Amino acid sequence: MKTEVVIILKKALDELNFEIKEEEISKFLEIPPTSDMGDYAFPCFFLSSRIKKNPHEIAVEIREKLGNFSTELFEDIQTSGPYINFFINRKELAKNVVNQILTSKDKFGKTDIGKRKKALIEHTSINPNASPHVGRTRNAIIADSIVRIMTFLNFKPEVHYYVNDVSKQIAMLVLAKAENLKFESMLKKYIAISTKVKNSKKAEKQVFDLLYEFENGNKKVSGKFKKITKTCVNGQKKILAELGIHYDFFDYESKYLRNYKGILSKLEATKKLFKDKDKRIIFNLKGTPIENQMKSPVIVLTRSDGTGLYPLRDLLYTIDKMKIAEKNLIVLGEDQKLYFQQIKQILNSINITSPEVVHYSFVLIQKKGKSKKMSTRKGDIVLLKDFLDEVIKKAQKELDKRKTKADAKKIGVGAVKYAILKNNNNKIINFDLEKALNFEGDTGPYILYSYARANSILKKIKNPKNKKIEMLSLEKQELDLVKKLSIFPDIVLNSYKNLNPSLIANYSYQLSKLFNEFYHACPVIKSEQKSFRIALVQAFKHVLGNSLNLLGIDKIDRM
RNA sequence: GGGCUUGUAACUCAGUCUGGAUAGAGUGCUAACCUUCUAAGCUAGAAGUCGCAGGUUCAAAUCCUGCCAAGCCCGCCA
Repeated sequence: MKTEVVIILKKALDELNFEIKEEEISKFLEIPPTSDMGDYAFPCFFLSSRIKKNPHEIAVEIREKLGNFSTELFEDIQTSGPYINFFINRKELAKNVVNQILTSKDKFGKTDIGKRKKALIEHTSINPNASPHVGRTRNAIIADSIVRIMTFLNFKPEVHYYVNDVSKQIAMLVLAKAENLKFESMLKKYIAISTKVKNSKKAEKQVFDLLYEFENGNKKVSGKFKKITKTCVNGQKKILAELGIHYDFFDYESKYLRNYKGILSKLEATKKLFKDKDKRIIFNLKGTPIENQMKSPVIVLTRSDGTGLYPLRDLLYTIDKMKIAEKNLIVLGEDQKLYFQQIKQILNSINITSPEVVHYSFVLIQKKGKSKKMSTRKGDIVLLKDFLDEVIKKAQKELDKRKTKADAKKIGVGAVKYAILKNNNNKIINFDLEKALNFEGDTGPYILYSYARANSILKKIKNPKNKKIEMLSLEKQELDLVKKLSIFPDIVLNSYKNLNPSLIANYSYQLSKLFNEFYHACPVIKSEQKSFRIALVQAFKHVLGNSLNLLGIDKIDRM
């Protein structure tokens, strides 16, 4: 429809001797704030500087040149101040949009951007030392949605989870003899031991000794590291699986232990590697674009006892990842922004490209009226498991109240995911359990409820596959819903380009809201234009269903 | 001290990339609406120095500069 508007505008503007390209016209065309102002608007401000006339006069002149228009395409073309407002044939538009959706169904919005290219996405990668808290889960939820969006756009994603099994954190748990503990008990142990290590030089020395033994092949020590890691990874895997988040590969950091020679000699060749007085190996980042972000522009790669630090192994891991797929993605917390840039610069110095990175901000917790960062070490956290249990309990309570039977778990998980996904990635989330348990308004349950409503209407219809769509009139609520449905493909594309699922989350809410308004204003079953309204409800169900799929939220037919 | 991010209604956010018509939602608050396709809903109302100050522009929440506040990061954690 937009094309037609551009074409007739181009013709009129040519006649008035404005030299302007079609692409430019298309760029200037905007969608008016409300539909009673039309469906497209062309602002004439910018033309007034060219011919020194006020924009309103220009708008009137252009409108005259547009003359009589095809009533098949347009209902009306009006001027309003400096704007020319195009009212397209809305009934035709509505029929077209609905037909298109009912034809493509769950493929509506799909485009072949991925071209079946292999993509590698590394995400979650939580320290294997405890049950994940809500903050850490933000990574997994965002990333999982991105994976779904990329799959929808014909990428072939492969999901990797990097297990930091060579860490001081695990060493501390080894010191605390945690190897036979259950996953649920790990957190308490971890908090206790990290407090101890923090306050004791001797304990800290023991921790580093354990790392040294692990790195130098002590089988007994490495066995303990592996046992603790296994317990934790399995526990984390399980809870994330509850959210419907799965991984194709678990890559272990320990794989890269003692394999430092190759990378170090490559870095040596850049002449940026040096040893400091404590014999630590350090990479000099002076001269890189990020040098002014550090007090001293370096990154330390080994301890003085010769054991490797995390960045050294991360370099090896990243190099491996880059070999696997053409498209590479990593999802990291905002605290890793500089760190990731450092890795990127080191790799750049040996001509290796790095993954695209998605950063997200922290989830803060309310404590004594203040927002605080969640800290596993200090125990200031809301565990995902606890939160999930609460939410599911609440969902069940609501279901009992209504005496309906539905999947409380799906409602709960959907609520959690939506609460995370609706926020822009780099916005800090202030996590408030009470508010997170509210199921009214801009929430996951509201969206699921709208979906269930649509389904409930369709279930009552005997013959929903009436091919002929008849329409007598088009209510405002129907028009608004149709227009929102029609932009779904753009939303998906934008969400992919910005690697930002919140665009789809917000769209889902707005779409649901418009559906609920339609629901109240326009009865379907008793309507004289039943066929159109049924088709519209079906179209809504497809598009909202697609959105929910991309967010990783399970649909439910009843609630 | 430096870098990045954020600052929009009492609270939580959308809109900022790509400048345009009266700045939008939700929660909470005030009033209505369930013998009618699900009231986890709908309608109406009150509520805003778009952090502050300059600048660019016919036009700034949106672009530029400076400042303020919060969060994160800046040498042997990962």
